[in-house]
Amino acid sequence: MARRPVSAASGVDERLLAEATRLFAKRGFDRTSVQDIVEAAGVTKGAMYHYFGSKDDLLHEIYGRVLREQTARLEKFAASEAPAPRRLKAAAADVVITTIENMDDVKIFGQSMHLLAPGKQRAVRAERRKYHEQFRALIEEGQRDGDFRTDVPADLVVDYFFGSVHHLGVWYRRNGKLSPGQVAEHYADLLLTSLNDKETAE
Amino acid sequence: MARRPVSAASGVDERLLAEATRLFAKRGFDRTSVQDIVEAAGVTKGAMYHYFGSKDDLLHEIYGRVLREQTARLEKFAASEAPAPRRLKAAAADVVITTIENMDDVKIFGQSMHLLAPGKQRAVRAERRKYHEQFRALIEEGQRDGDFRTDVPADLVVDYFFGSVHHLGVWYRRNGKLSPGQVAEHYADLLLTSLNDKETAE
Amino acid sequence: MARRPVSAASGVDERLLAEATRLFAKRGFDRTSVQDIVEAAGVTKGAMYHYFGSKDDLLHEIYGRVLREQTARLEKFAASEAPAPRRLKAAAADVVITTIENMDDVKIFGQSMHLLAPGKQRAVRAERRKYHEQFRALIEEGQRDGDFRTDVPADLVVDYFFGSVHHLGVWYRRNGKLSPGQVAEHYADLLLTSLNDKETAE
Amino acid sequence: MARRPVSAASGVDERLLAEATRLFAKRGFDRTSVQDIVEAAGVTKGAMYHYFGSKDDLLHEIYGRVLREQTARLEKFAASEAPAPRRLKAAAADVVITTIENMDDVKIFGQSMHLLAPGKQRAVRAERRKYHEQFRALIEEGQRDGDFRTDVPADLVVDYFFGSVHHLGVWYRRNGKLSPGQVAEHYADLLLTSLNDKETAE
DNA sequence: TATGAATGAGAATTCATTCAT
DNA sequence: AATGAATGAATTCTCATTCAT
Repeated sequence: MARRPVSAASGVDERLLAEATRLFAKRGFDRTSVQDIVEAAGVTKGAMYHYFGSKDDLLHEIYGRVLREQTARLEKFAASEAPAPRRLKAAAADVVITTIENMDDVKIFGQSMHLLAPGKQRAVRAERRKYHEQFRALIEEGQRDGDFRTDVPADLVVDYFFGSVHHLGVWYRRNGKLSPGQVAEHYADLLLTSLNDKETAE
Repeated sequence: MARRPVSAASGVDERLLAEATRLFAKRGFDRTSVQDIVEAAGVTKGAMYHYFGSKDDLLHEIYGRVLREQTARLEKFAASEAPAPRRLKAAAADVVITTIENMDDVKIFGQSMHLLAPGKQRAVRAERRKYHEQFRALIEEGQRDGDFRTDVPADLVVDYFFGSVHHLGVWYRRNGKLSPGQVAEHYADLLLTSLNDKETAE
Repeated sequence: MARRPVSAASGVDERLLAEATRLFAKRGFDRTSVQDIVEAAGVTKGAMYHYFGSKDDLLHEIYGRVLREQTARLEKFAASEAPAPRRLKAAAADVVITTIENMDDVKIFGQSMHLLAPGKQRAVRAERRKYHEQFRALIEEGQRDGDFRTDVPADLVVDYFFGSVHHLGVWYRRNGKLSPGQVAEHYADLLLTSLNDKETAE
Repeated sequence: MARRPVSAASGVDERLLAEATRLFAKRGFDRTSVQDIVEAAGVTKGAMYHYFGSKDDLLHEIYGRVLREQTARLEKFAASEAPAPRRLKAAAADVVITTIENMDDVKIFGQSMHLLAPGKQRAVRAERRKYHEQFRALIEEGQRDGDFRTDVPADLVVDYFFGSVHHLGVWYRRNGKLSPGQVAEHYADLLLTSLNDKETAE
């Protein structure tokens, strides 16, 4: 029932995905009608149902892309030779930057994931969990190396940090006084500092 | 046009608000019909429209309550005699606990605020900004006193922390391995630690 | 079921009638809610239902007033001593002026009479017929006296003229270039001229 | 937003328009529900909203047709070679006949135009003004030629006459004693006579 | 690959009226 | 004489999806 894009190059599906992303972020999933999307993409409803099995499919596909890309980026940072704290900081800063650069995707995550059909929701959650686990592994590595405090659970820290990151969509304004790079630096710094060993610190 | 409950004791409006909160959190605002709400509350649609001008009004009223309560709590903590870091930590831990205890409200905030009519959305945002500012004032006080680092903007820290707090609704499970108190302690600790002055610390 | 105003002096019923007239003319009967009327009059719904049995009653009462007044005026003109053409012309001019002065009533007649309950509609029609008949009698008198042509049925002329009069509500603007008196003079003149005997005229 | 019938031949839109006309004339616009219309036309509500953007659109389209047809007819009469009075009389008689033959349309005009959305109302008024202006031009031509009196403004005469014409919907009964042709002859005659030059006449 | 007509279920909201007080 | 809470039926309109072409 859920047909997949036949080819990534056909253009029509790309346009549909792009417009859907924009509209979902702007008005919310339920407030965006299939009609709105196809009009914005300049195609007909029939065409959309040719490429995507349903409106839900569209949302699911948007999530899929974002997660695939994020995971790929994180893997690059995690694989470097540097010590854990340095790798973690770089990865954290990077995730902030990419989040800001793909704000629409992030907004959709926060506002619409709960609207996905249960099955697809589970799939997305599982994917995201894998992503979080890679991040957690970095923290745990730092804890084992004695670089990070151990009195706070690594996965709680991950949730703590990603909460902040997702929240960027709520407060960050492109034309505000902080550049994406500055926010990334502050966020990564706050994360690293909060992992400082207290014994050492005092 | 938007009629308000005349008295908090009439019962019908209370019941409507309670059921609406529960359902909005569970299914999302757009997926919850007025029919669902009135059925759950055991009243007729007409009665609902007697007390609330619209479905939006219901959501707005829910936000209003939460914000009024949160602001009241924060004021208590901010007013104590203790030094800023202690007051901040207590307030931070408290906000985590109350967030967990009122998870439905918090979920609704994250998922549905963008669905409010623009005017009401502005009103809620303004109210929340006032709340954030009280929090920021505490951090700035600590910075002035030399207790906190000053190389990170206080309002960025506030957004960083409240991002984490709102995210609780996404990951925290009541029957998980961490009690609300433990999460609160960790969160407040991470916040305070991340504000440690580096010069002093290293 | 249909309670009548207890007293014409109580004030509340007067206010209700006045506001209802204004609103019915402005938005139409069906688009004006009982709520709108009572709010404009500064009373509650209960009060309105105390004085008037229904929304229909309100409309019916408005018609009643207009017709009573119009009939009274016409009787005065018809009863004078002057020859029929002069009396007709005076009556015609007067009906134009009063129509302009009570534009709201006239608009309501044109737009909402068909919305009355059938029984009440019949009653109003009967009343209006009586009014038209007085007018027709004037014309017939002129025809018998040899002042008016006889090759056109008097009642057709009455309908012809009152069509024009009711239409004033559609086109006449108070601040236009013609004063009510000028319009009245033209209308009465057109009526009288159109009744000129052709044989004599040519 | 307001989709228009793609083709006049599809049938469904024709049927909707015909039934809507019949029902609006009989019960009034506000008292006719979309449900009533689609049931009478034997289609579903969805189908109706496929062809017409709203109930208002339906009404607007009805007006559009009538005006287009009327204008076309008038142009034919105005273009003939005869002297102005003869052309005016023919046009006036024709408008009476077509009005009687399309009584439903005319009733709707009188009773429901004020219910149209302001924008559409303006559009219809503008169209009708153009129609009136053609009529007025005929009268002015007769005035210039010395065939008609000049002491009464031509546009007042137009409103005077069309008031009578619209009023036909209120009083004319098909099975009454006057045929449409007879009424048309009387009306046109009254109009022409009322334009007679008094000097000449007396 | 694409169209666009058609469906049918459900959405929020309005409203005249009643009635206990 | 007046209130205001409550009803319940009706109303317009939206929308994801299907299907013959």
